[in-house]
Amino acid sequence: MKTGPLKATEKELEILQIVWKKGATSVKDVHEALGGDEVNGYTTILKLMQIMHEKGILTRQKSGKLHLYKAVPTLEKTRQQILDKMIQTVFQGSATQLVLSALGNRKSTKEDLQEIKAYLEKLEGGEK
Amino acid sequence: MKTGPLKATEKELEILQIVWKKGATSVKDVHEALGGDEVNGYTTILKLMQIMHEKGILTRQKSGKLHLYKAVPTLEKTRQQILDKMIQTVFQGSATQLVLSALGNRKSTKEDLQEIKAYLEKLEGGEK
DNA sequence: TTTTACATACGAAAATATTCGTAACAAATC
DNA sequence: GATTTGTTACGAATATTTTCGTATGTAAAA
Repeated sequence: MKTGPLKATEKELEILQIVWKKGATSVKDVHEALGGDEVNGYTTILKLMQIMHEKGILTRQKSGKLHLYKAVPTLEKTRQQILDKMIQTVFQGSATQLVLSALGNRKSTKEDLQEIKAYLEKLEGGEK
Repeated sequence: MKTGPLKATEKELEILQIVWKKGATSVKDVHEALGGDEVNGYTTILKLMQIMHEKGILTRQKSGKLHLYKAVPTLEKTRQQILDKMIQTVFQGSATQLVLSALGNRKSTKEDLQEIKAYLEKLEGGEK
């Protein structure tokens, strides 16, 4: 059996994003945050969150008559996982390529650039 | 009708990667590069490439009895597109967050860091 | 020309992901 | 306790992606 690290689908990722932002969340919250009925039916989101619960992506806890959901995978872990995959499949294994590509064709503020530079220097410093 | 910029599926991306690397490619090449029959049936790859051709992701040209396929979307365009999406869905809209995350938890060589730094400085210089 | 080898075309099955209608439940209000 | 309101549960329909069996085409070898 191949378990793997809880791979979330596209839609599940959207939901996760809300759950991460809000902490413990109800289906209603997520549904609204995602744009309400204009965008998705309520039961669609509900079903998705139930499935995510089955898969172990979300835990939940009864609070009165509703359920409050929490994310199991952390934002950081998930980011790493997705980055890894993308680096493999479109950046031929090079994180540096990804970074350069992310910086190019995109307007970063002077502050952003400074922040990145500071981080780089920290990395260089802490090197063997 | 919603056309959109030729969104490739997961498997299609794997194929694109090979096609980008090799230039004009036959189904056979891709099939082999992807691990041969151990991993995918020949007709599976063939079908996928035919579908990609229908979608306009690949062009093709008869060469003797086989077809040689070329990628329509460029590597760079596709990278940008995927980065944009990921930045939206997991990095709350911040390219900087993505960059920091890509640099962290990953071993970059001193050269990589230098390269990125040089690029940063170039960006800073060319700013309005 | 017949056979063989290599390719493509087609159609459908299988696997996955997404959507939603309807029923059931529970608590608050009447 | 009946009704209303908000919520979850369930099952099925739909859509999308992936896989592959089988038929067909085509050129080279026998």
